[in-house]
Amino acid sequence: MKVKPTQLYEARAKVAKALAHPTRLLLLDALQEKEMCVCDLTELVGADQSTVSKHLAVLKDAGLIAGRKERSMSFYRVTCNCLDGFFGCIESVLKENLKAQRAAMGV
Amino acid sequence: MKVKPTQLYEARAKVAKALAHPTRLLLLDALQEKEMCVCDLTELVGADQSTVSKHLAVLKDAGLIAGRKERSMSFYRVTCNCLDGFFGCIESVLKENLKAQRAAMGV
DNA sequence: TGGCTCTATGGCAATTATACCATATCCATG
DNA sequence: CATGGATATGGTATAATTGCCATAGAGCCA
Repeated sequence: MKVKPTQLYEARAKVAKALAHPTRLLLLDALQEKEMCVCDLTELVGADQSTVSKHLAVLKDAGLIAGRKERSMSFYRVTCNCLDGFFGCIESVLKENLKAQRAAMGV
Repeated sequence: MKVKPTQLYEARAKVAKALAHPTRLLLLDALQEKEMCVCDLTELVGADQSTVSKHLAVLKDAGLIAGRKERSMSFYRVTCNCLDGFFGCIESVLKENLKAQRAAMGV
């Protein structure tokens, strides 16, 4: 087969890594609905504010969200319109896993 | 907003984590084309056989691939048909990042 | 200005992930 | 049965991730 350069897989993996944490998935879920500030997101997540801030930095660095400052607050929003494709795939896998699990339990 | 249970995000994150490594992305890419044995995948990846075997175990545990034994060899194949959605999203993000990067360089 | 809120970052400890080596297991074959 | 190939797994050292604390900086208001 045609081997693609390692660099491409590393770039892809970086984005995938940003998506590979429950807190960040929760953040994306919330931000998909509307732009939110760090204070609200911190309350939503229920972790330290610095922790949330770092998670947001990871998402931003991956290019999944963008930030905007207003007054003394920072607002974040989702920048890509393809998250449905991502979440759809994940959900599909989880559903298949459940099905397989039930089948393995003996119908 | 309606808060979804932590457990759901953890389940999603587990699948996403399985996708968050360059070697595993390469493996999926190869397996999307056709079923392959560990020996061929090991050669393709260029890492230790045990390393590849463990990566395959991660993918299998996440429900992304399935294995089949034939003679003394193991063959793996992709079990979900939704990877295009996942890869499509990743590629879309990377493309947007490049565009933004170019724009930031000053057109 | 002083104090307060909001956010980002450095530091650090604990956990988790990764890669290789060695080795056990399974299977085919001489 | 002994040998060798293919694969999976335990062990271990190293690297990366994560979360919280402390703190710095920016903006707002009395």
